[in-house]
Amino acid sequence: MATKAGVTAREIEVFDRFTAQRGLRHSRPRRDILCTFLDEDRHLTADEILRLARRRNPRVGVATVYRTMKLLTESGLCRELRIEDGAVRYEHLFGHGHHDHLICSQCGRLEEVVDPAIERLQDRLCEQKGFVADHHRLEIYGRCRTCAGFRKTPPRQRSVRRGESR
Amino acid sequence: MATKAGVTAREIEVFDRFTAQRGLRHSRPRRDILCTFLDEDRHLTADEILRLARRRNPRVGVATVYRTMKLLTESGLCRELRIEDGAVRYEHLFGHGHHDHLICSQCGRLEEVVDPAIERLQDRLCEQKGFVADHHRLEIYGRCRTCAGFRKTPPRQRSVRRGESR
DNA sequence: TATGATATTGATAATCTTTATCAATATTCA
DNA sequence: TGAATATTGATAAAGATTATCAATATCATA
Repeated sequence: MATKAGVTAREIEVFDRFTAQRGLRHSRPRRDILCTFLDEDRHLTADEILRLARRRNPRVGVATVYRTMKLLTESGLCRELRIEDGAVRYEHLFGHGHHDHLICSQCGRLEEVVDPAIERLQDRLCEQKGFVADHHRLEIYGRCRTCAGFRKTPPRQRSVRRGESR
Repeated sequence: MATKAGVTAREIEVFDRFTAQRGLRHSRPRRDILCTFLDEDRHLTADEILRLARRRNPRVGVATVYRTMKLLTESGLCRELRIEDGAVRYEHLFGHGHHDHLICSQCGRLEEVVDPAIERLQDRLCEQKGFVADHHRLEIYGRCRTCAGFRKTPPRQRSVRRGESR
């Protein structure tokens, strides 16, 4: 999954370098949001990040969440994920190579996967088409091992419908 | 590309069967929106469809565009496309098998591609992971043949930023 | 063809997400 | 410390999509 909780020292270092380079200052809200994001494995929405960040610091505002997540994206620590349900989620990038996603339509779980053979074929495809690839996104929708199995109690239901976060 | 302009008879037939099955009625606005969508090759946003539909019938409203596009999606004639810029676009599905996309970040052009070998490897990957795939989306971002080449005049610039349609 | 039941529409309000504004505050450096 | 200015949070604003609802159009039936 995403970055392990607690192992955030190097991410913070990366972010510090990024801010220094841009002449940005250190601020409490920014740090709170960063740590909230780093401590959580799941792919969170802006609203989820806001709620969690407010547990650390109730004064954090929405705008700062969006501002900070934009900075994190620019610093290469995270990436926006737009899946079929229309929700935008933020995903950890540091310490991860590129990866694709298996998305369970039933429980909403996202599994990160990489298949070098697929990557190679994609490169070949682009070559054939004269297309200079920069990056790509592959999402496979279906049912995860758990949900697909014949279990009596499916894992925690999580709607993947739009507006579910509220 | 998408469906050729004019070749819409069978799509209309498909939609008629769909509406009949659901006990829906025929209406002028619905037909105008359907034809607008079918006649256009590009991947249009709801707003673009609205504008074009109003050329045929100035009384068409926004809500009806969204309602109709939802019906078209359910009938299998189109699919929502969410690319990185955040815009939602509608794409033709009828007469198309599944396909992936090469998206030019410079001119905004979308090329539809299929690579059976990639599809096979994806199936294999899912098998390995115990994932029961239903469908998938692959988008490769970069520069198309034209934009990547050393041409003096790049093709019609089309911003791919959010809110560009307005 | 007239008619009644009801599907459909368009205008508009409402909702949700994200961004812009701006005065107040916090940070940094000399 | 104090001045310069980056940052913040509240809130307004913007954009996209959906819900509401009275007016209208469609269609089966008489």
